Amino acid sequence: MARRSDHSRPELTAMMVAAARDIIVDAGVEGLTARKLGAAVGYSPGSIYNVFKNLDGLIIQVNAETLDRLIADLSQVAMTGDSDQDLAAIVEHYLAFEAANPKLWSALFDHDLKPGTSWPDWYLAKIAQVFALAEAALVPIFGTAPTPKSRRAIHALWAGLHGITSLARSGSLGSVADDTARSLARHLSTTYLAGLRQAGQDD
Amino acid sequence: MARRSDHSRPELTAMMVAAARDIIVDAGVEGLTARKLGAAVGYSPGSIYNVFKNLDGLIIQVNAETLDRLIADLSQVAMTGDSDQDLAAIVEHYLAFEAANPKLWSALFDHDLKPGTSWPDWYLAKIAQVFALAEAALVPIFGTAPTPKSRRAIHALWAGLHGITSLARSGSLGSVADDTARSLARHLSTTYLAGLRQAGQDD
DNA sequence: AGCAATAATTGAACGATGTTCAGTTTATAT
DNA sequence: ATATAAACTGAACATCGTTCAATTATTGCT
Repeated sequence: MARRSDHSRPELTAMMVAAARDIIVDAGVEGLTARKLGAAVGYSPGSIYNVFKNLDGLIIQVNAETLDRLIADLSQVAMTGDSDQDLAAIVEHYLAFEAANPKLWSALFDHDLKPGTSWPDWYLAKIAQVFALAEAALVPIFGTAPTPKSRRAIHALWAGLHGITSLARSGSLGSVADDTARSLARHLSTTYLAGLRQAGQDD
Repeated sequence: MARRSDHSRPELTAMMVAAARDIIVDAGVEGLTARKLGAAVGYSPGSIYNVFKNLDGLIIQVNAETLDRLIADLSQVAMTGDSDQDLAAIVEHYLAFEAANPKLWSALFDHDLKPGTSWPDWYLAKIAQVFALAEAALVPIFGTAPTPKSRRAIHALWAGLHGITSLARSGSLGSVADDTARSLARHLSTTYLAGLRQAGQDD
């Protein structure tokens, strides 16, 4: 039996999140089970529920960690002021991060919470932070501050990339090779950006 | 006990697909269980496995039915030759169909097969047919036959719409109301189309 | 018509799952 | 030391998909 003082509460939380991340990385979010996680940290399955409300609570923490890494990654993109170049850089980072972390990415975007629960505010704030970083690439077009239009543009673009990688992963686009998905993503972003510029002239 | 001659094999297949559809419509694909389906058609759970390899095989049939309805729906879109108008019509049908069949739509695009199995060819052919119908709207831009470029354009656009509705449904875009998702989809398609036209001048 | 062969159907069983909670063990405070 | 509180366990519950020996119904043959 694991003794009470083996690990403090925060230590135990960290251990569980780390173990859950490792399990998700190599078995996907559907491979994360209470019994497997318990074994991984040397505790009984029941103990997980002393620390987290349920497995979804744990997945939220893993996702938060992933979002933090994504934010750190996107923060390294130095904006040049050329929106073509900057947006392309954002897209490349998006694609590279997704390719490097496929299972964590699925947990982030393909995993639905059980009905009745929803993502906490601090979690949505992290997502907003991701959008804010990407939005920086559009400053040359929409001006410096985040505007409703630049927010809409980033949402549209982000969702577009998500749709491409998501459909490619599930195979529903037919036979879309990994490489095809990447070039499709590049095509969508550049074409959308071209359209944005043109629309800017009418508005 | 259901008697052997109560229903022919094809009848039984049809009954099960219909019952599965009904269950998915009001409980989602995760609400479809072998025992519930058995009860709905008056057979034991085990009998399902005489007709289908497993529940995924059943879901594939339900999805095929949904795709047929989608194809029928998109077939009704009369092309005018104005790509703005025609593409907008396709997008509206996409959005309307998705809004009218949320659970079936989820089964179509959010449900992953268990690893090792993949969508059968005739199923992918139906998806290709959907794309072909949408592609008709781009004839004024790319010319009459389906070209590699028009295929790419439709894939990008379709995936983009998918990403928007999918993220909106899961709540990962933050607080995106249903209406916001629809206007976002319209924005993406018109802007992307504008970009396509501009790119056509360079190429 | 009767009987053997075949096909359809059942339902118990297996190994999982998430989650709960009474009972036990350990640490802390008095 | 002793009482109180906290941590931890693991069996139990209700589910799940899937399998398969046993049972029943139909068909084909003589």
